[in-house]
Amino acid sequence: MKNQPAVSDAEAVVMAVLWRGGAMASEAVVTALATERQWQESTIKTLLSRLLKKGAVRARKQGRRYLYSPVLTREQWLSSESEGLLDRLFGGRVAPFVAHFSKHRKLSRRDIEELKRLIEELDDD
Amino acid sequence: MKNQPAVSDAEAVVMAVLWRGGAMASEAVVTALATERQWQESTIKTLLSRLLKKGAVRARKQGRRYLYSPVLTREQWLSSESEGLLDRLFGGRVAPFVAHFSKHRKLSRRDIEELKRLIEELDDD
DNA sequence: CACCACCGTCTACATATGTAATCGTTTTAC
DNA sequence: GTAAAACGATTACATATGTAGACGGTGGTG
Repeated sequence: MKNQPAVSDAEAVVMAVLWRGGAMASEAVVTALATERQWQESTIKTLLSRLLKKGAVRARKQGRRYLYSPVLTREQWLSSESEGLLDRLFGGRVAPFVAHFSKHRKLSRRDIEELKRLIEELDDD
Repeated sequence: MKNQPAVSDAEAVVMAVLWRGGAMASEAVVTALATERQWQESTIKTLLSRLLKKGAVRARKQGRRYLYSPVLTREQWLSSESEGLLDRLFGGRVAPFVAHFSKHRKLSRRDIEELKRLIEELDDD
């Protein structure tokens, strides 16, 4: 069994809809994406099929159609993508990643505040 | 002009050699990668060509051959990859990314120490 | 019951990528 | 000087991806 189903960018857009809305028919996905993407129905159907084949979503027959629901969770996806990047670029560690942003002054005031709070909480353990 | 040359995974391996070694002939790249990859010379030549076409490296003729050197810097690459991920997954912000790791207890003791130090330094500004 | 709308499936096609063999030209070694 | 070696350039080919049209079956409507 493949560890993580390797969801592509376009596929992730579809996953996002399912993560938000839970089980739904392809038509509902199409509707949900109508505004933010210029995709044809056909495109979305293809993406759903590919996600199904990859095992990232599941399809339960409901009458004449299918209800698609996510198998891969958003958290799992966030983890595999994030860890993948850290492994490839920063030796798998978080601190060097943050240090990179710090060095280039890409940390907003808000980021810094939130990071400070995070660290404090962790210290309390 | 394309903003960032979109370097692929395999291409990034070649870039890494150039970032370490500076300008070098393709043969030197092949030698450098001999241990860590099972790539044929031909493969490495192809990757160098593609990097050249993308503008990520430059080739200066030195006698009968070329010396390849990086145009895209490692820092630029780290930035575009990292920011790309943050944009796609975490609303472009660093703190939520770190929070994700924190939530899943993926921050090592060492990460936490380094993050703490980073934040302290930033506070001194 | 005939026909159309709807739905999933199949096919399509361009580009990117991973991986490599082959070609053509220029050197170099004998 | 002729053959072999070395190089970059060209061609190859499978898979993944983005994007979509065509096809086929089935259930609803008149």
